[in-house]
Amino acid sequence: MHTLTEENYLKTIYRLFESSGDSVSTTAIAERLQINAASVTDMFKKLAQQKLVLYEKSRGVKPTEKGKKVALHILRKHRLWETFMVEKLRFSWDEVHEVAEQLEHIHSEILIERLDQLLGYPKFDPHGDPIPDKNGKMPLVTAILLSDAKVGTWYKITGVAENSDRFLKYLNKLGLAQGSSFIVQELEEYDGSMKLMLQDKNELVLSKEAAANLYVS
Amino acid sequence: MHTLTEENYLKTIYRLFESSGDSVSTTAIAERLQINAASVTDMFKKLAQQKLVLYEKSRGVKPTEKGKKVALHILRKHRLWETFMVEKLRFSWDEVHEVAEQLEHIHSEILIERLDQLLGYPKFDPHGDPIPDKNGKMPLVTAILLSDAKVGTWYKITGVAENSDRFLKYLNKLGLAQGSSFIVQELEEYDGSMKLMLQDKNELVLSKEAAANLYVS
DNA sequence: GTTTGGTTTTAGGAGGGTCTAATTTTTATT
DNA sequence: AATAAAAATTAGACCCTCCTAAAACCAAAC
Repeated sequence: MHTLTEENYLKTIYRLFESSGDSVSTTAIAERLQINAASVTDMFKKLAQQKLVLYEKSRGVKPTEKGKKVALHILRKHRLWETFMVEKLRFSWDEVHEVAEQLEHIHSEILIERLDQLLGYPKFDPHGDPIPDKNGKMPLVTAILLSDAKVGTWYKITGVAENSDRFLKYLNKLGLAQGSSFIVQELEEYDGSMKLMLQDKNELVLSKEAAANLYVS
Repeated sequence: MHTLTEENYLKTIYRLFESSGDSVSTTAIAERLQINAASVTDMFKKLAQQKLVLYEKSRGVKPTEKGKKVALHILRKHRLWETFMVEKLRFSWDEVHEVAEQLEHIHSEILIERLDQLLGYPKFDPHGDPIPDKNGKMPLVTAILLSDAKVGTWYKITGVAENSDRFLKYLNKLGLAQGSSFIVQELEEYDGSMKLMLQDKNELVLSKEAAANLYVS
């Protein structure tokens, strides 16, 4: 079994690796975990020794298959606990993260199995993030156009339909990017514009045209 | 906040203190926690420094009011989680202890409040042990040890005095559980063993030792 | 009151995870 | 290609929890 600290590193490494597709640097982890870079180097060595990551000196780490499996299992636990808290304990979606950070380190296969069952084998957590199954398989995410989205649901930006510089700059200005999560608060009948609320509770309005250029899931 | 290790010491100290009413010795803790006596001394000092216990050199420790409060809070969490697992996740009462040992260290007041609410503010856990309320108050228990029971009377199991895995497994094998009802048919003068008859007319014999570990009412 | 045996404490050390300061390596700039 | 800046690593230290070995203490028996 891995220590709590190892699990946290591994999870962070996995997430950064998935979003960049490349080696994860010492500083990136140090920043995320709010610890000193020197400590990160130490842990990189330790994880490499356990074959959880591939470590190339001064070039960062990549998770191995084994490391990915562990990370996905933690992610699964995290997201199931979040779902539990929202669905069964009436937490709101923005209250659950911290507690789930603790709960994700509970070691018990059967507990997670039963929790999954209690929740009806959910495929997505309250933030709209996919929940890996017990084999580490992520549910297929089928993207739709934001203009076809429903009010009151969480979405995550997975891509753009129009790849123009102008559009991307516009998104950037709004604070939207690949991976941004938000809830659709209102759909204006009159012009098809949408009011969104981001995870940081900032609100913004998107025109129908812009919404028709965004893939979300 | 206290470390996981401190919490475990404190919980063990509290339990031993409650059952003996006297100072808890270094070796008693060492045995319970399966660690070296020297380590226990270290921790006694540390806990004393935090005013969680009263430490008299070479005479052991007693929990202070502060220490008791912390211990009761951990106990509360432990028992609520056990109740949750049995009531909501269909665990049997002898499967829950180990996982609850982990869950009891999750720090979140609101989580425990909500869990309590979800379970309908239970007063007893699946082993029949009382669950402290959020102020650390225990519900009144009127249980006696089976070894003090009278022949010819019906009793119901409300809890166990010894919470070891071995003992719980043994009970399970005999077909005894929290809530099992039986009549004491005979008390063997010679060795203090007891012959019981369950509701389903099955008969079984319990040694004096086993009887002294069962709470009934 | 001395001896003996068990209990408790002290002393010193080890591993995990962190830090700071100094050094080395890599990357970017000119 | 040389140099400056940034990133990463090493070295040495600290705290936590645990250990072993040795010393000190206590309690009970002679």
